[in-house]
Amino acid sequence: MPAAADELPSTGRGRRPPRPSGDDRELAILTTAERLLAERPLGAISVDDLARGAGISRPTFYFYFSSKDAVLLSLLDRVVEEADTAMREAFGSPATGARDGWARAIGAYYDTFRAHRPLTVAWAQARSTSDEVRGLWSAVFERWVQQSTAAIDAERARGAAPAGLPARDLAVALTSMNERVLYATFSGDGPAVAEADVVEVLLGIWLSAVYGAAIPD
Amino acid sequence: MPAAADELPSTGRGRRPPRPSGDDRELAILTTAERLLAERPLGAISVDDLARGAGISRPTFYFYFSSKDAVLLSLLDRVVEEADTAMREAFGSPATGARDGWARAIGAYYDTFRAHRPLTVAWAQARSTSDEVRGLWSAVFERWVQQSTAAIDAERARGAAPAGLPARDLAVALTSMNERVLYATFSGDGPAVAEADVVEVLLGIWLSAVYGAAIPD
DNA sequence: GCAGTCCTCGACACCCTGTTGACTCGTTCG
DNA sequence: CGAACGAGTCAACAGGGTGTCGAGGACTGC
Repeated sequence: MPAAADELPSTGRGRRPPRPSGDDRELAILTTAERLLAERPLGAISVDDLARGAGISRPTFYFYFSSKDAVLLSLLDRVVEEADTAMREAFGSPATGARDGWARAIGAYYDTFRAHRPLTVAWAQARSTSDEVRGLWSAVFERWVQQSTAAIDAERARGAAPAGLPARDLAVALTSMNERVLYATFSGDGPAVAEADVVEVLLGIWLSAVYGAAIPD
Repeated sequence: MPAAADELPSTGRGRRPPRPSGDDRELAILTTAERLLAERPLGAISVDDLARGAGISRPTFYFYFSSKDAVLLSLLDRVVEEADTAMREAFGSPATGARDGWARAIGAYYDTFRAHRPLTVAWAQARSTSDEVRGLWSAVFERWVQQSTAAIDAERARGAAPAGLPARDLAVALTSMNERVLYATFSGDGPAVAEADVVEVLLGIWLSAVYGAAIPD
């Protein structure tokens, strides 16, 4: 439906751009992708679907994006930015207590990806098929692990948490858990934790893993 | 290279079966699949590759299997059986202590899937694209969760573990962690725990999550 | 030596991806 | 003003994958 754009003036009054220009099309592809992703998995969406949804032909699609994956990557860039910001805020702001600090971090992770549920699910799926998607996820994951590792080390340094398993190994395993559990909850396939309880469950496990014998608060 | 089979007598001496029969072909497809899976991901293997590897044409492949996924499923059935057996043994046999019991269970999981590393990796990937593969995994996962839930409840009943999060939620989250961490370790993409340490790390987290304040042994 | 079953594959119909080359249409600049 | 240019567009093509169909070939039992 490319007709709707006709009456929108680009700078002043009056109909002017009978042919919507570059950025519009690119945006149309992006929003089409997001819309379709909410309906069906990435593998069931063809380049043609994306092109038709954006009101252009398939070859024209390739003028804007080099592949279907490139569209996904473009969509994901925004989410990555959000996720990183949320993570930095969660780990950066002063916590009123240990439990509270971890709750904020896990909550940030949960909130960000829940806000982009279909995209998150597609992301996990495309990791199997695209090196770039996989790499992007690894980078996000790695940053999360680093923050967590640092936080665990800090707790140990101030005597709040006992020494035990290497902090990084703990962080990798627990972050993996977050990822997998949240994915199962969001995608709905297979056994999962109820969405209402998932943050509490994850938090409980993080706390017992990090603080071992002495769970504060 | 279908020529090599000619000199193999089927029951007695002398060359007899110039045309290898049904079961041979089916097996050849299966072993070809396993061999190729060790080299490249499932998505990079075509039905034609499988057929050629087994010395037959593509249409003939379809005489034996209805699709590439069906081959994978067939391969996975064996692994599922092994995994279930190992799991039942691990949970069924009397443990000398709490730590020991959980160590055995996690070790069984690890050993089984490590023994079929390429298949395990392919399994996780195919979950995104095939309902049947996904269902098969869900079933395995569910059985593991049920065993774990029962074991946690038993520990709580005998007073060894404190009440806390619902046992099933704990089991789902911790099993998810096992799955994800082991996958990362086996597939080698993204940050992972070193293979030598992975069981110890997972075990440590299970123990602190299940036993909370009082970690036995 | 005929019928039936198992097995095999050439040829086909489709669907999807990514590329090519010609074409349109505003804009810019001599 | 008109030639040249660049952004945008798409029909047509090339190539590779999947799954099916129908015409056989080869043993098996009768």
